[in-house]
This record gives sequence, C-alpha cells and structure tokens, in this order.
Amino acid sequence: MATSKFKESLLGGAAKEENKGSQSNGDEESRGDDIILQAGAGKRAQEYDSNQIKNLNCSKEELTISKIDRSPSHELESRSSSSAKKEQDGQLESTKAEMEEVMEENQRLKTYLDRIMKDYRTLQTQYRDVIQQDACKSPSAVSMHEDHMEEPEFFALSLGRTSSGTIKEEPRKSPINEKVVVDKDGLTLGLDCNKLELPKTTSFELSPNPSPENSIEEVKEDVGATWPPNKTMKNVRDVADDETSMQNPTKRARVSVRVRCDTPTMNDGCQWRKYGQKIAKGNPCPRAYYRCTVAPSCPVRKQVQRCAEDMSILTTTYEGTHNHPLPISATAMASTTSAAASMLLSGSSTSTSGPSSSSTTTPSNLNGLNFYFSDNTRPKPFYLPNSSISSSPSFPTITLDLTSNSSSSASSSHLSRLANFPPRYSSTNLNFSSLESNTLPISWNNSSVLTSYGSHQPFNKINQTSTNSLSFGTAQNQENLYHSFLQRNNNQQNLALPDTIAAATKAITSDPSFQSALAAALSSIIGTSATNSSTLLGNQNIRSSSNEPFPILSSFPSNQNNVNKCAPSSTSTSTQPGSLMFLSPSFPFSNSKNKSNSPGDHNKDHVV
DNA sequence: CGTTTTTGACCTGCGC
DNA sequence: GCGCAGGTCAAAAACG
Repeated sequence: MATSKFKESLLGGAAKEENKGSQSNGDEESRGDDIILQAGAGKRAQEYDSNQIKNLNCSKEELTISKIDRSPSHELESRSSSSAKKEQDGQLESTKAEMEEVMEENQRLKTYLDRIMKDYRTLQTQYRDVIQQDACKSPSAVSMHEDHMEEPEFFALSLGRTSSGTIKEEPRKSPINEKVVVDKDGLTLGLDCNKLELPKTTSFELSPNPSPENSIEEVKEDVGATWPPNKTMKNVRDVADDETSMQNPTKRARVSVRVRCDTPTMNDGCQWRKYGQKIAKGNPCPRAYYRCTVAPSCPVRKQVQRCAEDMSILTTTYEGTHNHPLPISATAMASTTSAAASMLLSGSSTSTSGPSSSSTTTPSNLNGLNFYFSDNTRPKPFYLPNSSISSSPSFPTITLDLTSNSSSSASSSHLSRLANFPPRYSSTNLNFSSLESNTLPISWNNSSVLTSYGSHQPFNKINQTSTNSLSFGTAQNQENLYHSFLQRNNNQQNLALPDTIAAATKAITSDPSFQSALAAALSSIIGTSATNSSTLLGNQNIRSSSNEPFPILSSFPSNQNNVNKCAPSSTSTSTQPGSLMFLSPSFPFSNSKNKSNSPGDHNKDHVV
C-alpha cells in the first residue's frame, strides 16, 4: 500500500507535500529493502561488519531520498534560484561519493571473504597433503584415503557406521541417500543460501538414520535399528545395521567420557530414560543404563558409572547414533566425539595391516595428528581401572578423559593417579592434554559453559600404555578439528561448492559447531587467551539459545517432564543425525535425586 | 494420570 | 554345557 502510494505520487507528478509523504514511504520501502538485505546477509555478516552494513543502509536511504528529492526539484527548476542548482549538484556529488564508498566497502568485504576462502583452501590442501602422505605410508589405507581425496566432503562423522571401502557405496544403497541424489539433480549447487540449508543426510553419509525432515515412516523403520541385541530386536533389525555389522562386526564404536561430577548423572543436553542398573564386576558403584528419549526410536544408549577409585569421576559411555535433531549447544562436542570415534574406526581399519599378535602401536599421521592405532581386531571396551570382566562386547571404545583441569592446576596429581592404574582393556584415548591454549570448543567440566569455557583443560590421556592412543597436538589438533568441522559443513551443505561466497557465509553462520571449532582453531592460531574463546563461545551459546529447541543453559535437568514437549526442531542447522553423541557444552549436572537402590546398593557411597 | 525410576528376571555372549 | 558377567525387559513403585 505504501509502495503504491509512492508510485502514484511519482507518476502523477504530485505536489511537494505529497512528495514529502512519498518520501517517507520511500524511506519505508528502503527500510524494507534493508531488512531483506540484512536478512540475506546472514548473522555472521552482521556480526563482523555490522558497521559497514549500517553504512550501506544509510547510504541507500540517502540515495533513495535524493532520488525522490530530485524530481520535485526539477519542477522547481524553472523558478529556482542558482543556489538551488548548486545545492542539487552538491547533493549529486555527495551521492556519488556515497556510492563510491559503498562500492569500496563492497570491495573490502569481497577481499575479506576471498581471504577467508583462501585460508580455507590452504587448510584443505594441507589436509589433502597429509592424507596423501599417510596413504603412501600405509598401503592398506589407500583406498579409504582415495575416497577422501576424491570427495573430501564425505568425511566420516558417524560412529559405528564407518567401514573402509564402503564409505561411498553404502549411502547410495540407502533409499534416503537416493533421495538426496535426486534432490541434487534438481538443484544447482552454489550460491543460493537456501539450498545450502538442505538438511539431507548427505552430511552424514555413513549414517542411514534419517533426519527428522524425512518422513516419520523412515523414523519408524529405524526403530529396528535400536541397540538392544536381544533376539526379537535382532529379527527386525535395520538392514543398514546388519550391513554395518556384517561389513565390520567389530566397528561399533563407543565414546567414553570421564568427567568430574558430583551429581549422579551429568547432563549432556539430551534426554535420557533409565532402563536398567547393574553392579559391574570390579566396581562397587552400579552402572546405570540409559536410552535416549528425545525421539522414541532413537537407538542411542549410554552407560553411567562412577569410578571406583575416585567417586567424583563419572564415566559416561555413549553408543549409537541419534536420529533426531539435537540442541545446537550439543553439536560442537558431538562433532568432536564423532570425529574422534571416526578416527578411531578408520584408524583401526587402516592399521590392521600390522601383525595381529603384536600389541605395539602403529603410529600414523592423519591430518596433522599423531595417531596410535593398534591392531585391535577384537577391541574391548574401556572399563574402570580395577574392573575385570571376562566377556568383551565387540565395541571399540574411545575415551575422553576430562577429569583434569589445566596443566597448571592440581590436575597433575590426578593425572598421575590415573596413570597408576591403566585400564586393563584396550581403549582409545584422546589426549588433548597438550593443548597449550586450551581452546577446545567445549568445556566438559562440571561447570557452566558460560563461565568455564576454556578455563579447564578438557582432555587428558588416561594412560599411555593403552593400545589405542590418539595423541592430539596443540594447534594442529585444533586445526584438525577445524578441518573436521569444515568438512562437516560441506557435507551439511549438500556438497555445495566450497568456494562460493554463499557457501562460506553459510558455513560460518549455520553451524555453531563450526563456530566453536573455528573459535578454537582461531584462538589457537592467533594465540588468544582461553578467556577470549570462552567469551566468544559463550556468546555464541547465548545467541543460539533463542532458536534452540532445547534449553542450553546450565539448568537442564535430565529428568524433567517436558522431555516430549521439547519437540525436536526441524531446523536443519541443528540436525546432526549422523553424529554419535551430542554433548552439551554446558555440562550442567542434574538429577539431584538419588534414589537408586539396586541390589547390593552402593549408590549411597557415591552420592555427595 | 502420565512419565520415570527401580529392580528382579531374563537373554546373550564368552570362556572354560 | 555350564557358569559368569554384561545388558535388557517389563512390572511395580515412585514421582510430579
């Protein structure tokens, strides 16, 4: 309506008063355009150069005004004085100057973006080089790495789904992925940001689990892929699951997380329902079994058990793949754990060329990391130090020990204490302890993320004698994470061309995981203090909280009743169906209740 | 009253 | 085949 008025006034050679009104309408229109521009610009653009955009807006407004002003001034021209002419000329000049400024700004932004993309490509090239080198060293790994070389976008982030040689093929068998292909055919990959948001499962090629954007039927189909290995469930088990187990029976990885936690359970951002409790041999503390209840068909389980040696340490073991969206806050660590587990799986798969009887580790260098894979043809899960078991589920387990603080803190004593009792069973440990700047995107400690980000040393190696040991370096580690997230972002964007502006913008804006990783990487590279990254990441969480399907701040009880009210959002950016686990960066440990009274109840012992 | 937790029973896999 | 241990089920209890 305002627009039509505006047009009328322009076309009809309206009076000055009307033009005044039109001016305001024009302003409105201009503002409308500005809003669209801003919306299209994306969050990140607003953040890193909001001033410039504001300038742009101002210029545009002024331009509009000057445009409108000119027509009435032409009418006045016949009876105007020379001063009016000069005024007009001056206005024209200023407008031109403004335009030039805007163009300059535009150029600057382009340059900035080019620089970012250049960096991105450099990192990608480095990644490829590393892969190539590794492929040369390990002939058995060639096929897998070739896959990566050809399509680095297919970066495995799904646990338990990885198997060398099937990385590319497996997804194509899946009807879901066929769908993706169809979609891709109908799309032009590239500049359109909207297209980049396609939430298809391409991003997690190895995970046949559908995203919630897919039909409910698909979710229902996936019910069969649940974890319980009992007979009935086995009979209806998902084909993909069978495929996975057939292709790689020993490659259903778990991620074990050890944190200091005084509460009975830690809140990791997901909703869990306890379905069992057992006293595991060798540990007086009962082991609790939980399953994810965010989605009824979610196959993800977790086990929670306290460390017998140190009751303050809680070991949470995750297994399975979420088939539903999860909180943004949980995506960062999910990616980390997924990547770690993926590394474990791929590492195991590529290093089995060594003598199987040997327990020696096989160091490899993948993506700038020092990996120590052993032949682990029959990997056993990680158990608490003094436990002893006879049966061994065939799950390779990767352990993230987050029980220690920064290297300068009193963690050393704890670390040495841990070192005194290495696990009996082989596990894979991620050692982030050498991080100098401590910039992993997540604080896994028992503190609020907003205050503790980066203030704790997030990972520490449990022991050095374990056969699978991933030794993460300092900045390189974070660069690796950065790469992982870059890769994942590419995946999420449905293999969008990485060198498009839109892709870059989208990559930055759409994925908080990426933001976290980027923050970590940048803070490492630049050498900023941990507090900086803390602030950044904290802000990120605050920002994203408004769009979150779940609360992400500290108080997030796992047993709250609104579990199902927190309907999974359909936002594609928060959908991480392929990741193994999504751990909230803000590990608020909830569930202060402690009523568990299993037979031989030892719970009372470990409750503070 | 719906949801979650508890807990004894049951199932499965492995070693002997 | 048996025993053991891990893992899961499902009815009952507890909770909000």
